[in-house]
Amino acid sequence: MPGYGFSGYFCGESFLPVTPSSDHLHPAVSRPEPAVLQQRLAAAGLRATHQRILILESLLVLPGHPTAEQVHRQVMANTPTVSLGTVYKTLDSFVEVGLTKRVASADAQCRRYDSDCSEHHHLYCTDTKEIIDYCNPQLDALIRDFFAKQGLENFQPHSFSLHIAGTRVS
Amino acid sequence: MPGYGFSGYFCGESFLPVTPSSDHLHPAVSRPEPAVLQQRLAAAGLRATHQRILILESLLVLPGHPTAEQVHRQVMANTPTVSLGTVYKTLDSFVEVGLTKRVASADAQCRRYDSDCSEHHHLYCTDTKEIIDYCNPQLDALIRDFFAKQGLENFQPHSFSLHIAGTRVS
DNA sequence: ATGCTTGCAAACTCTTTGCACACCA
DNA sequence: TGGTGTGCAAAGAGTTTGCAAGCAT
Repeated sequence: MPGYGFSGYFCGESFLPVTPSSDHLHPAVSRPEPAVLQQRLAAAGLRATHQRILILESLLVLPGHPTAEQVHRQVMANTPTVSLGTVYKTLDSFVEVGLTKRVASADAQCRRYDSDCSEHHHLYCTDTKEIIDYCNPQLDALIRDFFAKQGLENFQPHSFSLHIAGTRVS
Repeated sequence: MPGYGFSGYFCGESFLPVTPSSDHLHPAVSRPEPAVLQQRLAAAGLRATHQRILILESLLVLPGHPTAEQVHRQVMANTPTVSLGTVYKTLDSFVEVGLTKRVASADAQCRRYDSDCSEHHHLYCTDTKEIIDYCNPQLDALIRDFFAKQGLENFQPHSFSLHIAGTRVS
């Protein structure tokens, strides 16, 4: 499976590269064309402002699951006048229209965003607090089959995500 | 399966009862004896102060996944002098020694705690923002088998939890 | 031109911290 | 009694809000 990448990050300030190591990897993001971003915004029913294009680009380009703060910093590298408040408002509307997702985390002190809206799972390293994307269609099929056969009463599932806590090993 | 209960709550202020409806339910909590709580604290290596006993009791008694604020309110009903700061500090130490867990939630504005440290899953209702506990040993076995057969490279899983988003249906 | 978006700053919520006093072991 | 835990209040971090000015359609 060529063209696949692996993303990871640390909860603190620093970003760490994560070595490709598994068969269950994520599509690498190539720098998106402004025109494409503009189109995605329009398709989502949002006005394509300069700020929104920058914020969407930052989301797609940043590794892992950035905070509003980290998105802001990335945006500022290009256009230093964009305010943090705008980043918050924009991320909210992106979530609303499905351009991004919020990532669930048990010990989160702040919200994290995930530009990858496809279904995937998360590995939590309890040592380093790292969150690593994990996708495995076989696993998805397994779980989906399970619920198809013996479904949930009184609950219509739309999507699921497995949170696996553990430790990274070299 | 007698003696089983079902817990649910709303993200806002109000609590709603959730009708028992599924086969995959959670043990109902009976009001714990202070002596037992004291023992659990001691076993966890914590001093059994009045406040800690109250907070542990509140955690066990409150339905769903209470916030620090909700725990505090519950504690105050018994002893109105306990401070919110103490509740925070205490919940932190409880998490540290494994007496409680933090619950992951994508759109959490504040931390939620779960006194049920056994492995279980969560149903998120996207309409009502309700979080419903769900446990199903068959599902657990299925997932565990899957990882036993084709494990994760470079990652040693300790526990997992499935987050199922969807909508409640009557 | 109209109305959605932005920047700014203040306000707000949740959580942490420092310190003197209190209390468990 | 010694050292940990608590209450209080202030500070800190993250997020939201209100409003005038700016910009996309």
